[in-house]
Amino acid sequence: MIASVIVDVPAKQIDRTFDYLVPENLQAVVRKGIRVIVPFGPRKIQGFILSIKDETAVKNLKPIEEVVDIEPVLNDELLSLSEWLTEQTLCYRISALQVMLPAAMKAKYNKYFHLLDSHGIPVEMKRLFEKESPLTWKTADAHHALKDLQELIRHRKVEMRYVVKQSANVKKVRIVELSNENIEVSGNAKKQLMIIEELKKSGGKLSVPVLKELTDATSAVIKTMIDKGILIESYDEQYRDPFNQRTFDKTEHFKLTDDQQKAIMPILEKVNSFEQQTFLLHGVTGSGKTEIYLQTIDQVLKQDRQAIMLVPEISLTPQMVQRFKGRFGDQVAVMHSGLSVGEKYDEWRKIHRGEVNVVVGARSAIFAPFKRLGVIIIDEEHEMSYKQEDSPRYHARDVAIERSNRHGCPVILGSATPSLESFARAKKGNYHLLELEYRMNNQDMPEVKVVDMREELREGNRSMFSRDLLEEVAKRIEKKEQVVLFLNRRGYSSFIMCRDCGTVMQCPHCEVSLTYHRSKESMKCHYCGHEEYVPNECPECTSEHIRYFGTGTQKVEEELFKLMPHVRTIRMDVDTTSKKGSHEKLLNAFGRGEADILLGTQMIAKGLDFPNITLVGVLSADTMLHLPDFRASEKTFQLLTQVSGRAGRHEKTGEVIIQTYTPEHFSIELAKSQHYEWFYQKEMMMRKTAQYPPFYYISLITISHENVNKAAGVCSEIADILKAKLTDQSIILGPVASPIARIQDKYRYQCMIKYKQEPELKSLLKKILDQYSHTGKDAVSINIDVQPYMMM
DNA sequence: AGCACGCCGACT
DNA sequence: GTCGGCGTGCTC
Repeated sequence: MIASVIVDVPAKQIDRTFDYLVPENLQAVVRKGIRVIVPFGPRKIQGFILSIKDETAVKNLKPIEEVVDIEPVLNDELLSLSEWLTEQTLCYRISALQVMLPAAMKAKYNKYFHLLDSHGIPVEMKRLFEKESPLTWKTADAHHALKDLQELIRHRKVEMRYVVKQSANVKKVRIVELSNENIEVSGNAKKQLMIIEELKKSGGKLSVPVLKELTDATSAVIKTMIDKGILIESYDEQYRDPFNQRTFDKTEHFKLTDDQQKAIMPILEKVNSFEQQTFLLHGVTGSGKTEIYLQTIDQVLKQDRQAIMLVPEISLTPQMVQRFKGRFGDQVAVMHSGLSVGEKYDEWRKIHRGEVNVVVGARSAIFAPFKRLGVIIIDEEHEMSYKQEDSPRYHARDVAIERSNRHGCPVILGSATPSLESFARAKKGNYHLLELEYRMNNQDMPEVKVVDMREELREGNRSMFSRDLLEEVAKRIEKKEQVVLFLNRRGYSSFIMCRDCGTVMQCPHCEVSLTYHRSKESMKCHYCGHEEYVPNECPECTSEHIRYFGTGTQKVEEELFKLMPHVRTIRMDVDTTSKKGSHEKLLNAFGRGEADILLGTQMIAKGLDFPNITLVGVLSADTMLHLPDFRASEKTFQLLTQVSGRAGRHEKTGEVIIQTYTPEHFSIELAKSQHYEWFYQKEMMMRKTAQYPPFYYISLITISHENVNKAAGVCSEIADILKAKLTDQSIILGPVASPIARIQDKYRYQCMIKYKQEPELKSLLKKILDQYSHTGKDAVSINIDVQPYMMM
């Protein structure tokens, strides 16, 4: 019996299967889809069995060392999906396999030195081994002993062993139960009597933490009783429960409006007929998309099938989880980055074992190992977070459609502001377009006001708040209503510039300006992590006139305090929400009315739904507009529409104020009137002229190297290859320096391919990848993103 | 990716 | 004459 294995080494030359002999004693468990540990060269590494066969052309097979799983972790569907993913994204097969599993299942490797023969080895070395045996690589390195050890290995005095460590561990809880032997306990032993009492009450078996809680007994008491034989201890597997101690109120079906009913019918039809169909559910905020999702899932569950519901990371709020857990209870697993590695592993195991039938999660939940998918839903379909930015660079939407084809089930893409690509496909009839035209309860859309900040400046207002905004904020607070202020800080946090010579403080390793962080009085590079103190004088001209530009949330908070010291503000950004659960805490506090203003970045644009919010202010609408990205207008429109949706979701009508320096830009004008269709028409015209998606597909090749000329040279070679091999209907742009021309001392050049039809492109790109991804001194690093979302 | 093997410069 | 630099090639 021979197993073909993909080993855990992401490298060009290793990106294929290696055959191994299956030893007799493992033949019963070895199947495709299980993980194994195999010898590979001098070391031992983890691998995935892709297939089993009886013959091979390879001589001198090595045997599989051990198996990691009893049950396959990847079923046939996911194995073949990984092949598809590899082809689509041009990634290594091992990366495609790994991305489907929780991080906890990634192997860790350790090296140990074992002393074989202590005769004639240096005293210090002996001492090292006395302190630690086997000796870890880490301590050996710390004592600068690696070189000597190498020598000793050559003389067979020391041996190096490779150990594969599994980081995934199952949480165990200690259980004690009463033994049958009725051993006398003295009347003095009150705690012991209590323990026996409690155990009897609860059927003779309890976990140690619970028992301690109930009786206030110490570990010593329990240990004594175990030693005496009164109690028997054992261990039980336990799931880490991220929602421990939380109850979810059962929620019931809403009666669907006619509008919703009309939308859900075609979906249910496909659910019932087991047919693939991609639906685009277009409905403004508050039009009741979620209820459609819930009722579709309900139908799927009735058929004993399963559902995946994807939401953008930042909108996976407790409110959202509440809604799903409330409706489907224990049938729901939740997967998002806020969970610990162990918690994610446990949620995954619930899915794998078939203990849940619904998963609500961020991007990677698209790989949930369900066997009978009945529907896949992607909420906020247009969100960028569905595209993974590192290898495998997949888009969850594409994976969803691929999986739905294999399972014969519908996909629902939901959004108030669909991506142009999706809307265009829906218009063409590739997707089935479903429109929800009315808001539930027939609320009015909030009134949107655009303030021209240039005007403000002309009138002498140099602050970041327009007079209109300040006035409105004051009004709301007086009425005891709440305000949300939104600052799109992403990529444009404060930078520092010398007012005399105009020098902007830059990262020494990247072509990026440094970001000022008030809390540490330091400047950080967002790309390489470089950090330095704020200089007292300009490094170029020694002037002391240094000015802080740009506006971060911290600064807004301060300014706000200066202007209205009595107003209570909650700030939400990466800095204040990095701690686990802090996101929820802040939102809850705001919901309870403990603050008047919620000030934040992207993350507050979604999901937030409090009845008392009547004003939403966007401090600077155009920061995103000027990014070097053909989707800049689209993103701006989406964001502004999204943010506006936060105001007046309930009885009180809301107002939105958008501050901008370019009020005449169509994406701002149309966000004001909330007219998606017009925006779509206008933007489509722009895309057509500029030859961008959805009219053309694009692929982006990025070359990076320490030497500018090398990077530019290789990039130019590649451009030439492309020009020579591709049809003349394709457009090759570049080579040009990447918008971020240098990261971590590596210069970056890129080349963009725009094409409509290019059947040979994938194989050509693969060839290029092969040709240029050799390892060596002057090797460049090459990245290819098929359908990129980030142009930087 | 690691790691071993192997071929040319500065040392005992 | 040897130690050690890192270029090249292999891992079932």
